[in-house]
Amino acid sequence: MQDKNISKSVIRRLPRYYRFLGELLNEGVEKISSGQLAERMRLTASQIRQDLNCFGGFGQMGYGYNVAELRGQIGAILHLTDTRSLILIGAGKLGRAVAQHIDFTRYGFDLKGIFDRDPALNGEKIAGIAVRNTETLREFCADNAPDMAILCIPREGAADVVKTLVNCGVTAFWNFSHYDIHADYPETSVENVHLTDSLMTLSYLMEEKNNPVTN
Amino acid sequence: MQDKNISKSVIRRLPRYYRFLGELLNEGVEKISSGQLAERMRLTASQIRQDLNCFGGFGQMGYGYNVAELRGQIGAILHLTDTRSLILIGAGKLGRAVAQHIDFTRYGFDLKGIFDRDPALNGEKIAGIAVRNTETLREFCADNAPDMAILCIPREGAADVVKTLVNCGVTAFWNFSHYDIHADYPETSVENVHLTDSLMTLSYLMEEKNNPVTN
DNA sequence: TAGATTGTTAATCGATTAACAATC
DNA sequence: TAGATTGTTAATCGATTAACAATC
Repeated sequence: MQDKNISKSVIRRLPRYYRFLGELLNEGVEKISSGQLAERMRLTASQIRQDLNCFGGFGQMGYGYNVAELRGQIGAILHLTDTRSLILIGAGKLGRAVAQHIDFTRYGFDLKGIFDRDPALNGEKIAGIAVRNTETLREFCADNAPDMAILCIPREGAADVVKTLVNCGVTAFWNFSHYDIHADYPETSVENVHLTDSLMTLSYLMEEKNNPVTN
Repeated sequence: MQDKNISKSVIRRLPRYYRFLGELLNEGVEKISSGQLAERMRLTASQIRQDLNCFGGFGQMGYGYNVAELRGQIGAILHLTDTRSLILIGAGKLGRAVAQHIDFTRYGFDLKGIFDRDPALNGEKIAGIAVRNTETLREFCADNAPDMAILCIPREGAADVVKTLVNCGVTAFWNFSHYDIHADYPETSVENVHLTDSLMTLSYLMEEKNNPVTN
């Protein structure tokens, strides 16, 4: 479906298009032009047309884009329709929040297992799933072949866990840890979520806005 | 301290520099050259020198950078040394996780209050702080003048809350909601964290890696 | 001094925006 | 047909990389 070299910048905008089109759909909007969508998303019409044309001509000249169809196309590009199985490593505060807060099924994911190395948590149910000991990870993967793992563990334990997972065929990581997976396993797909980096960025931005530079 | 127009790209790399320099410091490394740091962070030496020189000449020709000093400088640029007061809106799963998981004091933040509109939660203690009703927000802000708010509420309630907060003088938002604060209040500082966008991006990346294009 | 490495300018690369012919 | 809006090429802008003189 998609063409050769889609830039990272374009890919990062796709989920946003998907969200906005979902909203438009909810509002009962049937068609939209790149200009109207641009105004709503605060982008340029040019950029929207460029982005979409990386994947195909979804519009109709003189008319615009059909909201439902375009949303469907972007959903397909993001593979939200396929089902991928998922495991979570780390049942601490963050792991719990992710397991309970994210609507995985909505995006085609199926959370199959939760692991923690603290034996005290074994058997506890989180989001309807009993926590297993991390020691049983290899065995579980052999049986269930999960596609993807969410890493909600401290940096220290991460290297070992990722090694096991990669050996078991896990190729994609939603990484909340500070371990740099991509450095050690460049063939994997990694999406890093560094919450504290984001907080530090905000710290900078706030100061910059409130006390603009004086030199 | 900093110069005129620092690009967003540079700012977003600062927390990462800060983290890596912290690690080096822990390892007892005293000095580092842009080349060595580049290898470790998987950047180019050129980019590191360009980035740092946006803020000043922190290095010494022929020697490199003093790790402790450079880290201190970047910490100062990010204003991690100042104390800013903070409130959290929304004590659901995500809000809880953020309150309990993030080490605010480490980055100079002081979590002063937690609010939720569900009366059932009022008085419950999260991270040592009793949850207040969102109705008391205006009053609390008048008394405590928080600098910054964390938004962990659904999109629907967000516009009202933000309106109140902006009126009360809150200028910075760590926004986990899908409400577009910046669109309505362009003068505020906003750092959006859209976890589901990140998950969708991973969904795309995984497919791209595993089934590279065939046309 | 000689070697190393910075700070900074110039060259390249990529991403965004503008323009417009194609066409519904 | 006339008006609107796309798809796509060309122009601009910004960010990254390369090069090198300055200097510790």
